[in-house]
Amino acid sequence: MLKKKQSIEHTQLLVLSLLANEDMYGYQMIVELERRSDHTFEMKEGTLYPVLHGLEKEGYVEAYQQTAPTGRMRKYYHITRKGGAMLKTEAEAWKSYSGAVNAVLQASLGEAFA
Amino acid sequence: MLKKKQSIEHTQLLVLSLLANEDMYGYQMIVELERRSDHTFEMKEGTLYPVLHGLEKEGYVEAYQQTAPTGRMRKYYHITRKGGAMLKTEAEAWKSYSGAVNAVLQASLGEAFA
DNA sequence: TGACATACATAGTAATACGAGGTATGCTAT
DNA sequence: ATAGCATACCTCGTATTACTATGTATGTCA
Repeated sequence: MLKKKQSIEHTQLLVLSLLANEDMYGYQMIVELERRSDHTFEMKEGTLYPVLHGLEKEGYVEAYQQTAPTGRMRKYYHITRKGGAMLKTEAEAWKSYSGAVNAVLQASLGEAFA
Repeated sequence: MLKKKQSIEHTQLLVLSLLANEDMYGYQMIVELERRSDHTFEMKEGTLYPVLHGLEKEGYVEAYQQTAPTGRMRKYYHITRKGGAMLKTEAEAWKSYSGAVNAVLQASLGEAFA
């Protein structure tokens, strides 16, 4: 529906933004996303892992294995320079998109839509 | 990814909001949506018409034919009471959803995300 | 009279996310 | 000790959503 086909991929945007400041592993992202969104998002593993593999394949993130203090293996993801640029683009697209939705709602619902 | 499966259907939300104040016909919605969103949205006919038919089937809108001053037939859509309730619900869901995305982006991008 | 905007519609396809299931390890309470 | 739970990874099939492409038809204007 957008001019550019699917420039808004919410899962990608959210995942990349999570990795903006620190490397994370999959399970951590799910927990962290739920926390930061005040329990609005409950990303499913069936959604996250294919997206992570896709991002890695496209060069937006890099993965490395690391053993946790608990002894368990974890697969950490690190955002690349290319991924950082992508994040910036996607964040702009989101601002544009959400702004447009709000403009339409505002026009229709007026005051009722605060 | 949301708690409730797919409660955010953007096209439905936008279409219902367009009909909140006045009856409209399909083509008009496409033009009007583009105008109100400052050219961000270009809804395609292949997207809109199936959605309209679905909304009608579910009782959220009612359709009636009317001949335009130009002599052409137009199919107008009118939002029902049920559709109004749905719109309210969807608008709330959108606010929750977009707020959560912004919260996540804010947490990650900080000042950079204005 | 030919091009363009208007106005409806559907079939096939691509993308996205989810549900369901599978494997395996470490911790904790009984 | 062991059963249950949280942690931690993964894939396959499916449902949903929206797009592309296409088709039909009418009114207007150069």
